Amino acid sequence: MKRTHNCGQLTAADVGKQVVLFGWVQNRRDHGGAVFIDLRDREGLTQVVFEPDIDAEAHGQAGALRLEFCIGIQGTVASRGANINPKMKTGEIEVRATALTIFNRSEPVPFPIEDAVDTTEEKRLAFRYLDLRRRPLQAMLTQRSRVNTLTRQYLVDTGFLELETPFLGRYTPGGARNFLVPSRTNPGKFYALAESPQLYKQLFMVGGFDRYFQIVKCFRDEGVRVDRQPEFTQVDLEMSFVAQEDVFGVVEGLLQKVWKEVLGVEVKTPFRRLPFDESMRRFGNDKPDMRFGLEHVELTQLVKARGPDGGVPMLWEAVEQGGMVKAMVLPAAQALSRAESDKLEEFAKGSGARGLARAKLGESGEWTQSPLSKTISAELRVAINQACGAKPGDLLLFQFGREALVQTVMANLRVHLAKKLGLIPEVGSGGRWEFLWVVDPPLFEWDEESRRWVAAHHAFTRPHDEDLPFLKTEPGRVKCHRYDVVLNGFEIGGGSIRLHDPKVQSEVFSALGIPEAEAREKFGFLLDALKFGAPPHGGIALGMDRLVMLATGADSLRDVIPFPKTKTGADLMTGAPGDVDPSQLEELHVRIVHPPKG
RNA sequence: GGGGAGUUAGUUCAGCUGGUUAGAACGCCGGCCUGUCACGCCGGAGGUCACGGGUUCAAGUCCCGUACUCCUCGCCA
Repeated sequence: MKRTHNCGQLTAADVGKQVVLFGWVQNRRDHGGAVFIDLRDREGLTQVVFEPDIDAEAHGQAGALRLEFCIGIQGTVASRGANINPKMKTGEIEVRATALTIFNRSEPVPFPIEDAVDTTEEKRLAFRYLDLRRRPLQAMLTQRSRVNTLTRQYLVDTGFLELETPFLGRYTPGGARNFLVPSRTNPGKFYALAESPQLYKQLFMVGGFDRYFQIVKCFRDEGVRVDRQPEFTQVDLEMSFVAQEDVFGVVEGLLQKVWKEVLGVEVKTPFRRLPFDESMRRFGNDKPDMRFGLEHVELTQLVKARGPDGGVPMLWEAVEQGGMVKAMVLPAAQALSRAESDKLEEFAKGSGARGLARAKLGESGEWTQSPLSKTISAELRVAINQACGAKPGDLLLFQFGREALVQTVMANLRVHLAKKLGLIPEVGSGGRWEFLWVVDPPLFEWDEESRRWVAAHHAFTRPHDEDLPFLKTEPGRVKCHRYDVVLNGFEIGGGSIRLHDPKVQSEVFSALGIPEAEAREKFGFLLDALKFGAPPHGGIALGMDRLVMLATGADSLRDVIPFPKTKTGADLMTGAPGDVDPSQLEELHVRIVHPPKG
């Protein structure tokens, strides 16, 4: 038997044809004298009928069929006459089977192979090969394949070369934690699995391959999340002789093409550009979801200007200690019940907040239901109302204290409220795709723990030329040519224009307090490379998994990765990571020290 | 690493205030059935109540611990 059609293909136009279909038994309805089978392959479902009058032998065998048997059938396409099933794509026809081959029987499956998930994630992952038979996963992985193909086509057509870089590299400090691989032939030494091809791709530029790309696995030993896996895929690219806008153009063109070909959606370019500072001020993070409002209002200066006279010791203390005060307005139309407000406070605490101060505006702008209302000066209250644009009936939500915490809590609160209040248009029903670039972030961040400036991204990002004088005097003021592309609240890619000038590079190292010798020890090969006529260059890496997750509407990265890992980094199907034989460890010159229990 | 939720038949779940032999549906096994498409009907098998302690005359149920899964914060240049 040779397959002639797939199970999603046959229509009324095929009636009378002799066909051969292969697939799995999705369902059986055995009437004794007539056996109906829904046969499934990755393209769809087709009803197959076995009757003694059609073929006695095939009918005899069909009684033994059970769910998920893998079979092949031969037969004639027939109209279902009055019995058409409008719910099925192939519902007008059926195949009247003249022969049946059972390729393989199936034991009862641990969960039903149906569109709707009705089992635990644990079981799905342990029997991933069965989970993959489900239609939604087949559809999402099919889309993923198309995105891959389109990406390659587009980048090759745009003059990029697809080049490969090593996974086994040298450990370099900073950034994400690496997976380490012991070297058998070099006792006591380790490779690091590449967290990204960052350094290599810059070396491609020095090597003269002025447009490089790669669809590549990256490895990071950090916490696993809904949108993070220990191994994931990037569309990585780098270009020589370019400015930021050139990189934007390539990425916008790519995303535009993918959205059009895969989703049939016209994405407008250029994308909106949002300065990092503005994003933090209005949304509390650098990956804002622009599909709804609920913007933040920063009140730090207002409170600071009035000093202790503002009348609210909690707020004054927050700013006095260098903290931040922010508010969000919940319009009267979206009023929350007391119980809902309390739940909101619980949510805020879940993000690390100590509490969630609230104030409801009365008819003349007075505050009620608020711990702040008792002592606040009328003057500060009016100023805050005005800054927030708050009207009677509106609810103000406050956070104050350490800046990073206020931002995190307020950013989470904004998204949480939007979901709760239904402010986010669902994709598919008039939904929106809000692409944007977040640009001009600071080059350095102040690290409280080590009491020094650290690279906000990496130490090879090019500062803005006009900020170069501040490298020595005010490092916090230096902005850089780094950019993130954001879609509906997810960072889907990030990159930068790199430093190619060794002189500026050494100034950056010195601002970071990294001595020349240490820089040489860690990044010597890159610093050397920059000395031999390195071209100006820059690039970006897109998170392929996130991209596909968003494009397919998947709830989790795990749904667009064929064989994902759990939160603890385990593969429940293979049992990785697993034990190894002591002799293997000996060969690797590695000894295990178990952590103390408890 | 912190916080939260969960774990009962192959699967999804129920199981009250601790009390006789832990139930249902689907699946599985056997039988019947020629127009079903969640086919129907009759019968049957199937349980270390995640694991380990404890309280009690008695624990699926209460307490402590462990494992695993998910959510969330930290972390993720």
